[in-house]
Amino acid sequence: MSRFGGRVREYPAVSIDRFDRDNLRARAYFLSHCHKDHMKGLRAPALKRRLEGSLKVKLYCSPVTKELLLTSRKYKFWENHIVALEVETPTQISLVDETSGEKEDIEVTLLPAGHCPGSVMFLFEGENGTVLYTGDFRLAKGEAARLELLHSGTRVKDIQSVYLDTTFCDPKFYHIPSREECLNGILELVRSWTSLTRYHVVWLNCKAAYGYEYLFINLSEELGIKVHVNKLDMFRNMPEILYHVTTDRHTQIHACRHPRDDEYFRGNRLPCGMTCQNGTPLHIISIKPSTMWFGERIKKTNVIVRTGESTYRACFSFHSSYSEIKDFLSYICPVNVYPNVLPVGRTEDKVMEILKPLCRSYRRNMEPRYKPLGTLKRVHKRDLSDTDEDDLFDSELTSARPKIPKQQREESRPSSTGQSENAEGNINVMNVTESSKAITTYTSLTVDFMDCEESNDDDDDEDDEEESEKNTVPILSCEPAATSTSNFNGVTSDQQESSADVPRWDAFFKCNNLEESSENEDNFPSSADAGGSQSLFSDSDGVSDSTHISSQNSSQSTHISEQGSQGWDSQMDTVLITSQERSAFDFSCFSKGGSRTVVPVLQETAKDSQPDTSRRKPLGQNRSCAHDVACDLKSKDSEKDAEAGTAHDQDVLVEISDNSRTPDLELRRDSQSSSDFEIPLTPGAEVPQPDKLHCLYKKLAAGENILNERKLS
DNA sequence: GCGATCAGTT
DNA sequence: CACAACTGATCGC
Repeated sequence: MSRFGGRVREYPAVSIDRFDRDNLRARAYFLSHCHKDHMKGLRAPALKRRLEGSLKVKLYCSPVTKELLLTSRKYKFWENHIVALEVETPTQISLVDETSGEKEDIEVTLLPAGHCPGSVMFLFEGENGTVLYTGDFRLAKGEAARLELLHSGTRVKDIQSVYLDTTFCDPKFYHIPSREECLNGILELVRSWTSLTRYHVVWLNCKAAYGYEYLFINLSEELGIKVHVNKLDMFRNMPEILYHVTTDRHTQIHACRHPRDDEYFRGNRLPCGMTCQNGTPLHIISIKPSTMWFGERIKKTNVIVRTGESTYRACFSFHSSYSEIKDFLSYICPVNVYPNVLPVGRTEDKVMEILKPLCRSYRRNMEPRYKPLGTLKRVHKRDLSDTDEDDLFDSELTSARPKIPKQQREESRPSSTGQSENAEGNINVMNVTESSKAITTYTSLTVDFMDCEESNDDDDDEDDEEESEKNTVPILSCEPAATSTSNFNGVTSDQQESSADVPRWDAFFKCNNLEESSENEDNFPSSADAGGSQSLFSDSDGVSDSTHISSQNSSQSTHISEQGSQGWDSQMDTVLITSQERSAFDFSCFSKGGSRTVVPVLQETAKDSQPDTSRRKPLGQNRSCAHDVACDLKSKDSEKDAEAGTAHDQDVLVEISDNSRTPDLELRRDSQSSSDFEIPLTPGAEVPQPDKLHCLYKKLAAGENILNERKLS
């Protein structure tokens, strides 16, 4: 919860995300996003009175935030005082004191924050230096590098102070599964359930807050099922959301709410009142998005936890994890940093102890040969068909890539998008260098690459950055997410797909002849401070420690923390296996000590990803292996699922051959794996041919440079 | 009666 | 072990 007082030291004439007390005298207001704890005082009579007596006082925010705010009539009085600023468009603002006439100019730039629809960070530039107020944010590792306007030329701007969202700035929140992982985990669970019969419905037990929209969009796009919500008028001008939500209760996915919805649910009733359809009772499961985090040494990410017979928790976070925060801050490397939030149980001093070392003054002292991070992170550009970047997060940055000149981005920008429509993606495998560190953060495919180069991980900041210069790996480009026109800079919908017939680097590297391999999606810690070792093919993540989730306790606080040794291993009576885990399963069956698994990417586009039980690919030993393990693990409380056809992975694994309605989990597994990125080709770029790729891999394996003649700029 | 604040719930 | 909202009680204007 933000404890930021509203003002930054450098520019006290503006108030940000606080509108009470001293802030009543601000010359201008800024709202980073529409969550109540950032709107304190915004509808207070005192401020309302002030507006009435002034033509000059303005509230600056993103277009989406403006839209959301004005949808509520309680904020209507702001109507003539709100100025929507386009994201990533520097704007000059004159701060005039209405009584003295005193004036100060400041330039402000909104940067996408990835927290909720419309959420932004504010970058202020003026006489007192450059200041970044992050608001609440979630940016994956490496995403700061993609924020064009955080840079000047090829370097990060000289930033005096960062006012930082430190919600999870505590080592115990070291790792939070990526958005993609979480999304995919939820998707597969929902898919498996809803595809059983039309009477199998899912209730997404979401809080009343913005931020879940990209989940809704993703589910709707992938499954072709709109999400029932209580209200949608706030999205009336955001077609990319509006299309995926509905007020028609006759749908299989619900995110509606009711004051006593838990009670309803216990009575097999949805919050909207639905309990049966056509006389047939509904089979309802609830999925409660919750933040799950993992300690430093944990690599496995179980994004779904079964907490009861028909209740699940799914990993979902609006905020950056500890390692993401550190990555972000160390990239920015400001002179000063000020935490906006004190994580529970932590003192400001403690938080500062963590943050200070990432700031410049400290680094200067400690590292005489300091090199600007901006430069270090710079990458040899892309000849790669790095598609369009513009999605950059307007919502969700999907891939970590150092900043790339805008010009180029424009060139490669698809003419129209709509994050939502991008169903046809391809993975472009290119020969290009990329920061290995950045890659780590993302999905399976990237992780595969990562394995190869970071087999001896111990990555600390420096190493990482240097490696990023020398490592040459295939790179994935990413799909445009929110479009520039979409006006929706907080949401994204990634769908993915990959082309299956290119040789896979991981496969090549490992000389692994697996017919079926599974992709490893773990986003294991790889941050600058990981300090830990992620060995490439470590044994550390055997089946047992990553595959099982305790569920017998339906305690409400089901968060999984894995810092200690009391990890999963001790919780064998588990229930659910997530898609990622399935991969681990598969792999561990025939690859001793391998933590990275390789899965042939299934050709499955988002478009054809409708539940389809007829599609099934050969599973080979993979399957029986998974089957065995699954049998062993079969949970005691899964009878219902068995009867229902099951939403539980192990059940599905067990029953897969005899239940025609059972969603094809193997298929889905692949689908997930392959769908972490959806990447349209950059115009003009070519996907390397298999033989060429093979050749590249060979060189890579030999440590040769594959950057060919292209300029690295 | 409204709003601010706090504690407790979800 | 969170977050963000909501509820209800209390207090003050």
